[in-house]
Amino acid sequence: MLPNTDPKNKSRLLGELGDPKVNSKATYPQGAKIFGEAEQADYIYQVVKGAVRSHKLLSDGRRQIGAFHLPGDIFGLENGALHRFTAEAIADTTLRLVERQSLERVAKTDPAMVRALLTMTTDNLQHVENHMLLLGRKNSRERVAAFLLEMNGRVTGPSVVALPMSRRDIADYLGITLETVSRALSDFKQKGYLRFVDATQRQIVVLNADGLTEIDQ
Amino acid sequence: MLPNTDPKNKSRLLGELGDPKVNSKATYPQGAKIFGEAEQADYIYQVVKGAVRSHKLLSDGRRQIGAFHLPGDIFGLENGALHRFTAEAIADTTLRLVERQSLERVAKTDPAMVRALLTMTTDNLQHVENHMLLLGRKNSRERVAAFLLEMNGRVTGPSVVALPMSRRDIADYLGITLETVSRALSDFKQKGYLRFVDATQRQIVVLNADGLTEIDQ
DNA sequence: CGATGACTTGAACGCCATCAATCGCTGTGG
DNA sequence: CCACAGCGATTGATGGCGTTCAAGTCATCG
Repeated sequence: MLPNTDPKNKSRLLGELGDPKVNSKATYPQGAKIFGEAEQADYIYQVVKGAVRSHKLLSDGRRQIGAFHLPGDIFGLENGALHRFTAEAIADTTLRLVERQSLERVAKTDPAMVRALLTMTTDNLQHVENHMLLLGRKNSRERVAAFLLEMNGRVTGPSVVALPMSRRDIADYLGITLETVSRALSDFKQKGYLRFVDATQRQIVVLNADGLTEIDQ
Repeated sequence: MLPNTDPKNKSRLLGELGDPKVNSKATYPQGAKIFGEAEQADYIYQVVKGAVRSHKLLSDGRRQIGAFHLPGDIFGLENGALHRFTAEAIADTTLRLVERQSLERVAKTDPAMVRALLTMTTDNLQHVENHMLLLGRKNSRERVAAFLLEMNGRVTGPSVVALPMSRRDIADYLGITLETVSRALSDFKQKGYLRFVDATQRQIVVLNADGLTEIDQ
């Protein structure tokens, strides 16, 4: 469901742009800004290590996170010249950078490249469309259950969901408050659907995915 | 803000596929289904006359409308084989149909066509990204104000917004109830921001767009 | 005319937000 | 080593915004 989880897309893009000259790596400490909304989109990015959040802000500070980007994910891909989100490192993060120009150059002569861009954009679109349904019509328990199931397929070690982001980040992704996220998680724990591994409460063992799926609808 | 409002895209697509053989028209009475979620995407569509809504459903009937499609708009464009929304005619509607196959055929040899598809997909993406912020973080007044401003640029005669859709449709687009939509509109009317033209309350004169913009943030 | 459907308006409820206190872990400095 | 500040998370209490339920208006259409 999340953007760019299909390995085909990743290898496609990296294959096309495998030339080390156009690639470089950069590291960002926890909390660092990678790019800002409406800034020039000079690069696109792939997460090597760590995690990234993309968000939009209202003038009074209300925040909506549009996506979390985990290792392997590509983000910051714009068709226009400007970024439409602000991207920040959730944890200490290593990114691979690709110059937008070089991408454009390849795309000009290689229709397969444009195809690859279209596929990635469509994957993003699909994720956001599903998220719209969650934000518009699901209640708080359904939102948190959906989030756990989404993450369960992505940041799982041996049946453990290791969340890199805070409760506030989760809340701003789900369009609720951090307290409501916390209450929902406590509720699921009490129902035996999950278990916390560590004291920071960011490692979660999903004991009953079917139960969560049922709650999510 | 809405998908495919840029005239460039429309003419692009229609130019590429201007051959009458691959085009045909169809009319749909008010309320008719055009295609369903997860059905085969055999055609893409352009609104000639009327209006269309695209929505997703939860199992218990809760509905989220993702977009309204007005004359000139293209919709039903999928990269995969299946539609991701259900599309229905809001009013009596005439559509231009283009076979997906023929689109694919052109796209295979014409990189500009793939480019055009990418642009359209990006436009869609941009719209739903903004809508995510509305659904996740705006209150009811802000949502309705944003809706009026969005429609103000699209279905306006001489400063009159003629809404083809019901309060329920608006509500399901904005992630609130029809009563809340109605209360917000009454509120704006009482504040002197707008005026109803007819008795059905679907023709709205925006008297103070700045006031609405302020409410929307 | 009576029935139907869209819309508005009122009243009460409930879910989630807000405000606040507490817990536990981490790290820092005396 | 311990005290304590600081941060993230949980939990409790209260309130408010939007939902739900309901009644009433108005236009349309048989």
